[in-house]
Amino acid sequence: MSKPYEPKDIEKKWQETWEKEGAFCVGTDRSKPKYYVLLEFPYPSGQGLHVGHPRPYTAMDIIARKRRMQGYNVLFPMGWDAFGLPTENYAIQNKIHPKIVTENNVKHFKEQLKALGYSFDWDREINTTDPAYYKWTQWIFLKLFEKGLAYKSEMPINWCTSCKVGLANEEVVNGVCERCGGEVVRRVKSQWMLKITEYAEKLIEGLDDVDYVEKVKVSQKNWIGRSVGAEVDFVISGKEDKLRIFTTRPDTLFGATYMVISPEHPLIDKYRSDLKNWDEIVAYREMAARKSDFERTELVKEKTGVVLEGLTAVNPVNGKEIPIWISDYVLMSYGTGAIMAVPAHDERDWDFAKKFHLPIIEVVAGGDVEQAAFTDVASGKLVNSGFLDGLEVAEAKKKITEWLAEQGIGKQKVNYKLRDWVFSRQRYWGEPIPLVQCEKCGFVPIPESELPLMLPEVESYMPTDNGESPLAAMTDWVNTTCPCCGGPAKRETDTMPQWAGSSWYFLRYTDPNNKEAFASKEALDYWMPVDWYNGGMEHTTLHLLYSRFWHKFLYDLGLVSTPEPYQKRTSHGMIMGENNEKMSKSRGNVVNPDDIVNEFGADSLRTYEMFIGAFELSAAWSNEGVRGCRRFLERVWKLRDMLTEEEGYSAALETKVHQVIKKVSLDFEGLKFNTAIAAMMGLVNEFYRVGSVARGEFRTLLLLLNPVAPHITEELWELAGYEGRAYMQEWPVYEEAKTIEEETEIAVQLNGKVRATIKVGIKEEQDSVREKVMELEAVKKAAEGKNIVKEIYVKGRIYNIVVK
RNA sequence: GCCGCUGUUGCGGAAUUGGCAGACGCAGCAGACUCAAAAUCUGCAGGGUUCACGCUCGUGCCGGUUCGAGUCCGGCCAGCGGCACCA
Repeated sequence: MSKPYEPKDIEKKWQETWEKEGAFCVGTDRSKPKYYVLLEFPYPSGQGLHVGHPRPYTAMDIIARKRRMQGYNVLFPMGWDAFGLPTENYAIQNKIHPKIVTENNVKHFKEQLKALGYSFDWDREINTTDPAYYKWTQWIFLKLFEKGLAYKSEMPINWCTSCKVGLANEEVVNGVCERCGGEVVRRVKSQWMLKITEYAEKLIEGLDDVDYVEKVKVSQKNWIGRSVGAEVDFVISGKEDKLRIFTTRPDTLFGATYMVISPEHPLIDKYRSDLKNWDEIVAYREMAARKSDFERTELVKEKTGVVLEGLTAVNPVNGKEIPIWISDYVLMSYGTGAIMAVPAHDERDWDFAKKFHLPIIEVVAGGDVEQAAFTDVASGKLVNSGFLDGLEVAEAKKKITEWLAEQGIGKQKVNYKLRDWVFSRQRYWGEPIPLVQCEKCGFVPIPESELPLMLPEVESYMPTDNGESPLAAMTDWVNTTCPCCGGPAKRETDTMPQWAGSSWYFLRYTDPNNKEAFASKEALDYWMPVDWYNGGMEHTTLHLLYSRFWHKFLYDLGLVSTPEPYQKRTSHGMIMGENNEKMSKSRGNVVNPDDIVNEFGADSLRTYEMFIGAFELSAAWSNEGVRGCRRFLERVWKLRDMLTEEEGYSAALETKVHQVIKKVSLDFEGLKFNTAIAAMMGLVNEFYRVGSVARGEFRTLLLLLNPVAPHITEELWELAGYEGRAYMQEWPVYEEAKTIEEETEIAVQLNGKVRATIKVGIKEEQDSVREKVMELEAVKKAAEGKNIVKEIYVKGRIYNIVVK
């Protein structure tokens, strides 16, 4: 009898062996095809890993290990996205420098990851808080600044009252702070912004050339929110200025019965002296300004507004004079901050018109505009619209847009919902923005030779209520000289957001120690793009979009060789607690992987995480489920007692083995690990049923299972006396012809209901199958006294007889 | 309100994309081994009905297409996630 399976000993032994042998360091042989497997590097939090982390990690480890066995030169790196608020908060509470906190957390994470046996190339480990790394984050920022894509702007931002920090639009969820759930209010602050909007079109177009799961593409497109319409200038009666609006429905121009501008629209102040109800207007503006984002979304529906008495506009198509209103349902930050209102064909305008008794004119027939706005653009023809009458909506759009252009009062225009990226954080633990402000020269980049601009050592990292970064209190550091004129200057004291470091980290992995560049051209040319990137859906409109933006920018500068950073993007589902609720400390349902490794072993944990269910869907944790996977590995372990000398496959199981190789090979590629493992379990069950395993069969099983459970398979490989190491072997191949059974069981149906099963040859023709079918008692009985109307034979599946 | 996903057994989940629903695993039941238990091995196992061969119902609900529907079409219901006055 063989010795018992002791994962603790085995796993430690092989982890040490792999490290000693440099098993997973990237090879230098560049004649091999490359494969770059990437997963989202973690934020090293104080809590350490939870069982959610290993799911995507194990999946990608399987892909990386399989690719190596398939002969690829594989890059499968790991690092730390370590700047961020939780570390800073922990540092404040415990009076430990965030650098030390980060070091400790990284150490803990790394131990945990190593205990799971991942095949990362640890020689390429990176850390976004390392000055040698953030030097290049700052460098890229300076390039953005140089090209005019980074600018400082006085603007209302989302201010988290609890974190005391400005947030990007993407970080505000349901009107509250994504991280802490604190209230978010509008606050006008001077902020660094990145012009991601300049890349809106490219970010959409680029999606056509990459292999992302469809829902990621859809989310990004929706977030960018492209819409095609027209800009139209309306004359303001008796004034020089025109009121420019954006609309996606220029075809309804004849139905515009009033206009609405945003409360913040500059025209209001400009024509203050013309406005007879100024007090009322001011009161409304103040009310609108006081609302936080939360309140604005909270209050929805009921429309409010004030008419501007003393100013009117002229509808350019019919010369009619129409009133101008202000209302907070028109946003200054989208389009031109002004709209033409067509209540008959827009729900919001309809609500507003009903409330304030404004005229509703139908211009597209097909609905009842007294009852509701008619917004269907697919049906309906234009009416009450002069030269547009009788046209379909699409035709009318085209014709009116041409007409507007001829008249010089409008043109086609594309707008995006995407806003520029608020890039300043009033915090300590982030990359310093490498600029100084000089009274004479304005903002001046610090010279490249002075990069990295190091974070200074400070006494207190406490955020302040006045909205200044803790760095602002460091006068020694803040006061400096202008690199341009040598005069006195102040350093920028805001730092970069957490998303900065992760916007280009995949480039650094290709050449992590380069001191001359963020990565050499040669390394980038060889490794990029990332062949397969897996990550969470929650990053779709944040990290994933940001990093595509940075990469496209670098591409336009000729600094990277591919227009898109990631060729393929997949997503994993969350691991839920045993009660099927999200795992969290407060719910008390968090499972620590260390405990699972101790009780069952890393291989059991890895196998279970892959067996738990469809990879892209969420799944509830079950300790009993882990036990089942452990049981499976035990059964594999004991197969060694059943080995025969046969180096090939036994006649009895040859077909089965080929089928399983095929199934596992294909399922791994489709991230269908659960069914791949089920197939291997089935094969093991077959071995037990037969009572023996040929050495060749065992060999194949170990190789198929190796990416999932690398330790036990490596140990068994050695114990069974096969040559070399399992992880170095070639991936098993199958012969298509040998996956097909000679004989198979098919169902015999009568009117679609199964009445019997018979064995037939796989290639057997209908005539010969028919003979067997007609002899069946069930068929004879059913056919008696009835007509056979039709017979359908699907090879290897069914034989269906239709009787009447 | 809009977009996306999901609904199959006591539970987690399969089903070659229109061809024997419930693979594989968990929990359960029975047997073997054991003084006994655990572990392990071998079986059984959707519901109803029948001593049984069977028959019949069954993939959230209603309807349709088809020789045949978990899968396709139309109309609902429920749950999860995202967006939310974007003109």
